[in-house]
Amino acid sequence: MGRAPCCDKANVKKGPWSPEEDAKLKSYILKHGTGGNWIALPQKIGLRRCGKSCRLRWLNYLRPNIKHGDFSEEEDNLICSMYISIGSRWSIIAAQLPGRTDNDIKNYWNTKLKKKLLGDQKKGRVDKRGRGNNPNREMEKRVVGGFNYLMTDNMDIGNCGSSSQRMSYCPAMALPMSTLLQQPMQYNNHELPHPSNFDDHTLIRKLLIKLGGRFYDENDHHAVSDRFPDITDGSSSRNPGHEQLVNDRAASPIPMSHLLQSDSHFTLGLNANNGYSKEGLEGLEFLLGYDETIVRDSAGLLAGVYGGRGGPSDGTR
DNA sequence: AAGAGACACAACCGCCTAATT
DNA sequence: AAATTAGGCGGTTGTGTCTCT
Repeated sequence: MGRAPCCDKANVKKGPWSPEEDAKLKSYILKHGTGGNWIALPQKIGLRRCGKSCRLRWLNYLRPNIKHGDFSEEEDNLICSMYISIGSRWSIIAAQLPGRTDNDIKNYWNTKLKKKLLGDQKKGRVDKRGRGNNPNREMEKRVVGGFNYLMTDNMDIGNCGSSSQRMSYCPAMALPMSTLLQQPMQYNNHELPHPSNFDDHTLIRKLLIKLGGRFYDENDHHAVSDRFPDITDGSSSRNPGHEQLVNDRAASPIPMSHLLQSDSHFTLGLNANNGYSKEGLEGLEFLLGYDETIVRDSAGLLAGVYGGRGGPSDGTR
């Protein structure tokens, strides 16, 4: 047995919201709140909208103190830096930018920032909001040069290494991410797992998988990498087993707490001894196609993002 | 002036996880 | 325990507007 259906799909209105609908939704929520139940909300107000749609409209447009457009220099910087660090986790990025919604940031990234970083501006065109191409922007100076090593039209840094097809674009020599991020970013720790409370398995697992991370457990004699040796021979882009491997990673994750407490490793280069495991560095070297120094720096940056664990350590390799 | 293409962004879609029955 | 939905999230699409030719 499950719950009752959320709404009558055939009877809900779709498409742009009218000012009347906006006014109804806004005034009701301001007076009564959502009541923790978006599905019931449209019926109470008399809107022919799906609860999901109401939620989206409120969060992205009607909510008080929402800012639209005119991203500042600092906001640009933060978005770029966080994107490099954690990829397209728009909700986390939005949490660092008061008044900005994940949808807004996502749109801004997809339509402007990414192109800017890729150096893909149409010659002579200035964007409609009059921001134009400002060659003096600090963020551009700092990031663009390095980004062009890391990105092509067909890939983005957040996915580098996650797709066998995309991986072929990863250069043999690239600038370390740490040099692109000359100043360490400050994150609100409540949004990211902390090493002492490393139990957000879902979040971390997603990131690791996205980055091409391998879960490796010395007690597991049937580690996925053993079953799919192609992952280490550089032929994964042509081997159908690679896709199965990716699915396998997602299907049977090893809990992060276990990885950190036992003799296990995961291939962002960090092990239970707060250093880089040999397997980790090799995994990253392969997955990212970088040399040892670059992998070490990148792993350190990622470790910093996830609460400061790890960092370069000597003698592990 | 008109058509084509580019752009911006609101809204939808589909997936995942947690909660509920 | 299994089935099903709600809520949340990231990816994608639809469409109105702007710019160029």
